[in-house]
Amino acid sequence: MNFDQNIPIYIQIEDFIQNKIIHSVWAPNERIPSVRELAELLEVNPNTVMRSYERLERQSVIYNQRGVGFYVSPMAQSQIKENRTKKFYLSLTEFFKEMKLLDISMEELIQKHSESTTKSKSQ
Amino acid sequence: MNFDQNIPIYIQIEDFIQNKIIHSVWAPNERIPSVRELAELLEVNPNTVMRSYERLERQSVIYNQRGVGFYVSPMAQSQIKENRTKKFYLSLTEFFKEMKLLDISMEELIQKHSESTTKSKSQ
Amino acid sequence: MNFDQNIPIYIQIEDFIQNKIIHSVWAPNERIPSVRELAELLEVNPNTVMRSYERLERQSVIYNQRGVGFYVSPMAQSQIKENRTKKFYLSLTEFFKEMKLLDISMEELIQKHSESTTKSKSQ
Amino acid sequence: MNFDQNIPIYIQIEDFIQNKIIHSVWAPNERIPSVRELAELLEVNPNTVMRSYERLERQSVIYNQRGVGFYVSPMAQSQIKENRTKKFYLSLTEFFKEMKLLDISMEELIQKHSESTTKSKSQ
DNA sequence: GTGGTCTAGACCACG
DNA sequence: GTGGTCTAGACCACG
Repeated sequence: MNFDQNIPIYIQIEDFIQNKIIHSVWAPNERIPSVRELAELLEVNPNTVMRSYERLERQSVIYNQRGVGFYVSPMAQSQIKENRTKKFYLSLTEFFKEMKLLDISMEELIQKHSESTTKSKSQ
Repeated sequence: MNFDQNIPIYIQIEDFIQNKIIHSVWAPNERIPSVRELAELLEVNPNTVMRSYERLERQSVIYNQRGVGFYVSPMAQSQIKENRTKKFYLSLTEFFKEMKLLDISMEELIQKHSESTTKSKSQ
Repeated sequence: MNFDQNIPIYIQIEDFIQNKIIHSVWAPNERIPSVRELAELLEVNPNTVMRSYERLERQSVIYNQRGVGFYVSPMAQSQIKENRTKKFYLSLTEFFKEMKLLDISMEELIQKHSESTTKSKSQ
Repeated sequence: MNFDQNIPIYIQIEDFIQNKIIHSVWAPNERIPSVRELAELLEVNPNTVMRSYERLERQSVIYNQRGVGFYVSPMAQSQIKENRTKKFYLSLTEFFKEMKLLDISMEELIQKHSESTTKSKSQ
């Protein structure tokens, strides 16, 4: 896995796990890799993975079965979506402000959007 | 000035200056406050302001007249807009991906946009 | 290490590191001393070393592994040589102009060169 | 006059004056512009010109007639050449070291030299 | 006056 | 442990 040097690794691991869950690679109540396994797989320090797990646990995305491992929460998918949706809407103010500043019209954004949709369809 | 605790102060000062320029508060070839003046105004250490000035100079947003002070580059405004526009377009891929993931339609975005525009008009 | 009083220390540290790399004392992808270590070794403030590292990173001569340390870039040697070669050729115009002004002939330069080569051989 | 931002202006003014003398634009025992005149001409601070004059006086390149002005020393030309020649030879060690480091041969230098000579002849 | 460099040292995020 | 940021303050070159 290639990490973006500007974003903390534990955040990127968090996203990595959320993506696995959101795309149903890891199902509800399924056991996810142990801290050590994932650390080895991603070639990072176990402390770093542990930090991601702690954060996800606090968000109720995963839960811990003591002595056994971590599991995907039953409500993980909706939980993640809810969190991200909140964040997304919060970021919109800044996003629209920047659009205005750069003289980028809504029409252009729509255009870009349809282009990106077409492109990903054809892939 | 209130600084966001999560973003380095020197970055926020950079943004502060770019905003002054982009909104034509500071005009091309106009002298900007000295390192010490701005440090006092923003209540930060001169070293921190110096760091921002160095970065802006490297980006050709400001230039230095030795023994006199720093000045707004003639092309600063277009320079800044160009940089930000590039960044904006680069971020769109992620933005659209997130929209899709969260089942947010273009229609809804347009709706939010017109709301935000109306709101700022009425203020 | 004795620093030249007329040249900023952070520049001299930059040169120091480039020399280590160019003479293969520090190999590609090898870890270089931590900021603190080098600061202690050279008896300067860590901030000063940090400044050199930042500059070398910007030049892609070294790169940072987060939480671990700085490493020699794979292309550092060729990168450095390329930069210096450019500088060298650019300086030639001035160099030849000065030679002409001082009535120093190419023959004399060749003579001096062979002397300097012989001297270093016999050392 | 366009000043190189990386070299102190008083040094560049020093060179400017030395060039006038070395190319016999200003003759021995001829009065040179007053500090104020030159400052106005070059659009710099009179203090800066004064610093250049002081340095040139110390090098016996110019001399001061109190209340009247500065004059070119009778031996100025040879004085300047002598100083510069010393500097030139002192710089050769570094120059040859850099050549060797960059794998630039004496043959190539000769080649570049003859090119530069030809070019300046044809101008 | 201006910026540029540097020290001493603190505190923090990250791994 | 690692680097990254910041303060407080000194000293200096330059204009």
